[in-house]
Amino acid sequence: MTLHTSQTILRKSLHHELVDRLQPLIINSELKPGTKIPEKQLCERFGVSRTPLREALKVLASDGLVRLEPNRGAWVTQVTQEEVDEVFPVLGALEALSGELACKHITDAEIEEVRALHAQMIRSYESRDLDAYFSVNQKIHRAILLAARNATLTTSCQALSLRMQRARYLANMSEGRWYDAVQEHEKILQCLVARDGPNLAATLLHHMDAKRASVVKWLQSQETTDAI
Amino acid sequence: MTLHTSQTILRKSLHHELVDRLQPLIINSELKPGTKIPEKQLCERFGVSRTPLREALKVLASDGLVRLEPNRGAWVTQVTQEEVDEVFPVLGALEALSGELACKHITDAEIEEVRALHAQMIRSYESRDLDAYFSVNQKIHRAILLAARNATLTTSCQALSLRMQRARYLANMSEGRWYDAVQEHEKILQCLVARDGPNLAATLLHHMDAKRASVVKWLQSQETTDAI
DNA sequence: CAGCGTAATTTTGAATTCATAATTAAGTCA
DNA sequence: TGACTTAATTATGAATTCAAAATTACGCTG
Repeated sequence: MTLHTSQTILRKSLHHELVDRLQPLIINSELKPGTKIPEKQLCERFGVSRTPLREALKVLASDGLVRLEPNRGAWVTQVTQEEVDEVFPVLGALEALSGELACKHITDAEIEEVRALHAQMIRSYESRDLDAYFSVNQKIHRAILLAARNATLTTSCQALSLRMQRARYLANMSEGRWYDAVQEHEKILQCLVARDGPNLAATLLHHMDAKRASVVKWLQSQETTDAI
Repeated sequence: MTLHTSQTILRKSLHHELVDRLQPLIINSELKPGTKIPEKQLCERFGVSRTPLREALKVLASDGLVRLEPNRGAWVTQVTQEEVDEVFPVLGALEALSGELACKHITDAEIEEVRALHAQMIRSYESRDLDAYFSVNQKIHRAILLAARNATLTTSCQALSLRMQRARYLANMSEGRWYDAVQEHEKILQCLVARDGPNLAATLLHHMDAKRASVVKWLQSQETTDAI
């Protein structure tokens, strides 16, 4: 054991590194929702022992990405409709707050950054590049979040966002919904430029609820086929 | 070792049990903010090995109650003014949402429960029993939260609430602030009875901001003396 | 005696080990 | 064959061990 070659990780603390490495695996569904987490396999893959891996799993469980069953191991949580109906309203409230605060603190330079991201997102929309669209979309929401200058808000938002991300990613938007989402983003940008906090908050709230509805719709269409 | 006598805990998973046991120690400042967490000592106290204790510390760290310093151990986080100014607005947004949702879902029986708790809180106020007041106060907020029927909201709220709790607990309210807080609670009850969601949301938001201001004021008064 | 450098000690992080619970496989009998 | 037991295997949870880092204690020098 103890192979310190190539891929093996060693940075700060192993468990923290593992949290950062496992999250993407769960989000992009390399570790499939509802499946058991192959502890041994992941230990070998990352070249670590079970101790730090298990520490990481405890943290991921407290973030809701993993479910621990006593004496039966860890499982990737499923994204259920109930969860979506729960999480999006909370996320909505937090994003609304972030919009409110962002309008108070955002600099002109940061607004320009968002404007550039927005333009890039429009291009992704026009070329129907869903991957790129999602990625830039995330960046816009994150930029607003950062402009709010509230680390706690950022952390809370991102934790919940992560949980929804794989559902959002998997959920192919309908053409109509995609169009609407882009329109909503136009308004978001306008509010930000005008530094109209209450209006931005309301817009983000609506945006989140529309996303929720879209994801739920997709989940229901999948229900007949297979659980994600 | 392995003494399975008396005090030793054995329920579900040790790490989960330890999280539940350590939280109160941190909140009531038995483990003092800014101090190092005595890993060995706690292991002996709970009759467990370091492995599950360290797992628990990782979880507490992700909740912001503990700070991990690589190779230097775990420390109880301090409640700083910056943190208070960050956390209370987030908590406000979440409590506002909980009020909104509670008005939609709360049953008559649950309203009566809150009414009873409220009466009890008034009695604690009148007899200037701060401990009892805080305890019932918590229960009221929790009752509203539960009435919102949103487990994610409950979890998020409680996590942040915990972080502020020890500050709130330590912060002796001024006589004037205490009076105002009771008045705000009167209004909260009224809104709930009337099932006036928007009004309850606004009231809770204000309530949280007033709490924030009160805690900050107290923190500043302590600044000259000693950091908590 | 103050400041510095080194050795001893303690603490930490992570691997390993070990007991126990859960799962799988094998065998029994109707 | 198929349900039911029981034995073998595997996985989990937690204690223990071990190497490395940090802290403390000690002694030396000026």
